[in-house]
Amino acid sequence: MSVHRDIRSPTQDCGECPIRHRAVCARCETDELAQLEQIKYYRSYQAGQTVIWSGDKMDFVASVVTGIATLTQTMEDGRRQMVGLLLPSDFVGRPGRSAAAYDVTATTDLVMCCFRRKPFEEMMASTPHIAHRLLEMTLDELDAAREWMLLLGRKTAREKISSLLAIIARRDASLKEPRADLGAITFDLPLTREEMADYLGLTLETVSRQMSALKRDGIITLDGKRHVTIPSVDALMEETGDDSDGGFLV
Amino acid sequence: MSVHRDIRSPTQDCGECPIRHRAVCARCETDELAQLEQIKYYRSYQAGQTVIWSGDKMDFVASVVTGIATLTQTMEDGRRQMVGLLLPSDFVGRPGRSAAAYDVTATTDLVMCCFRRKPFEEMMASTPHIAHRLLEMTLDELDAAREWMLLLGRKTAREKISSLLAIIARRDASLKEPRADLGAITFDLPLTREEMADYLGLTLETVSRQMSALKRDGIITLDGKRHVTIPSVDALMEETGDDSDGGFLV
DNA sequence: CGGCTGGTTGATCACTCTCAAGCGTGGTGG
DNA sequence: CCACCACGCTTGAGAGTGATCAACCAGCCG
Repeated sequence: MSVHRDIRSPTQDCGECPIRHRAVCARCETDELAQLEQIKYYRSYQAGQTVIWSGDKMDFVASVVTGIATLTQTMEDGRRQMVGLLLPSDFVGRPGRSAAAYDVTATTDLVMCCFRRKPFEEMMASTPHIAHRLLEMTLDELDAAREWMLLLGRKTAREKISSLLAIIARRDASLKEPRADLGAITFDLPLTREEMADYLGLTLETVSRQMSALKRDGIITLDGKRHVTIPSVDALMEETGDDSDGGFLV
Repeated sequence: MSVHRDIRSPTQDCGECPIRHRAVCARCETDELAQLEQIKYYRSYQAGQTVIWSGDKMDFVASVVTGIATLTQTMEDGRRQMVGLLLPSDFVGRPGRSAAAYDVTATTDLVMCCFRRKPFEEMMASTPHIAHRLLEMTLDELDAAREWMLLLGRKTAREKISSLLAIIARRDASLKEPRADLGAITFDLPLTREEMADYLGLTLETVSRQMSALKRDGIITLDGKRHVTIPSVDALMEETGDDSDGGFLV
């Protein structure tokens, strides 16, 4: 295994970028992309590595290109709460803020497309496409955070676990070719039991117990610790406590 | 008591507006304000009145001018979670979305400055000042939501109550003339016990018990049910579980 | 082999919820 | 004027969910 370090990956062409159509740069015209190419650089992290600590100086903002990162808050006595799960195309950092507000950690191997903060802020001021897309993404994140507040405040342990599995399943389904949602869905959990607990506001023991309970009840099948199969998405959704209809808003 | 209705207040001059320097219009130049005046109208609600139900068509966005409103989510079986507390200058609604995502309720008498959605969206496209300010406000709200996630997921009932009191005390102090923070702070709770419970992910009984406990321990003094005095803000902060230093970020 | 990490399971504890009774105030109607 | 009720709130007793403490297991690596 290689040493603990930041790896500068070779710069890639934005045209080839897997998150080209979803990230903060999604709305940019080719000339704007060219400008972004000037100030961008890639950075890689290994699974488990810390990207930045809360309070540290942060002289860049970034998009997650591949892999998964988390945002966590920690109290003085060690209690931890995950407050964000960053997937490919998600944005890290806050324009106008020079220090990180949360711990950012790579939970899988991670590649980020970074922009030096100052030039990025200047570009934001001059190209409305970026600011507009960032607003849209931030509003989406705010909605997701509020959904999560309902989960943290009011759902039972079983509902929390089911909701997390449903979210991962849904996202995984949207990444793979959009086959029928009918049949069984299979995916690998990108989180350890402890990370799941930090996300859900539970202890890892409770997570483990509820996973076992869902397995016992036939809601999920486990192959190893991480490989999950959902025989019936409907049955899983029944366990989340959410409205049956997704209730999608435009 | 007057009947249940929306009251159209007479249009006021933006120059006189109490939230002129903090709301979504804060950055606007006088000509932009003039444009906003064209599409704005005031609306008043009585304490307890519902502004809009989740899922309802929402053909406006708005700023809270005076009073307090809440955003809540409700599960099928009636469990409720507040996901936003809207104070003067806060923004309601989402550009680009035609239906409300949450129930919006006036917890005190409320005046909102509303903008018809379509014209507002057009103005956003043409005047970067508005979009920029909205981005800034949304990022602030996202931070607040994440702070709240820590509270909901990891804090004890006593810490939750203390945190809520601290938040209200801090805000109240910032509204009144900025006197010394040293002495006692006094304010009226704008929320019922039940609303506090919905905010904190607790039951109203637990809220009541913890309020009594804080009173017993001399952290707060109660005069009636709603009028609260904090003899020592430091002592209160000790109870919140938060870092002693506010940990403010720029 | 031994140690380490991640995970499971058991026993017990305690915090918060649930159910229930009761208080005080303000409003309404007889 | 008082009885009555509704509402917001408090307090108590008991129950239950999830936390805590602890033992143990499996896989992996040195």
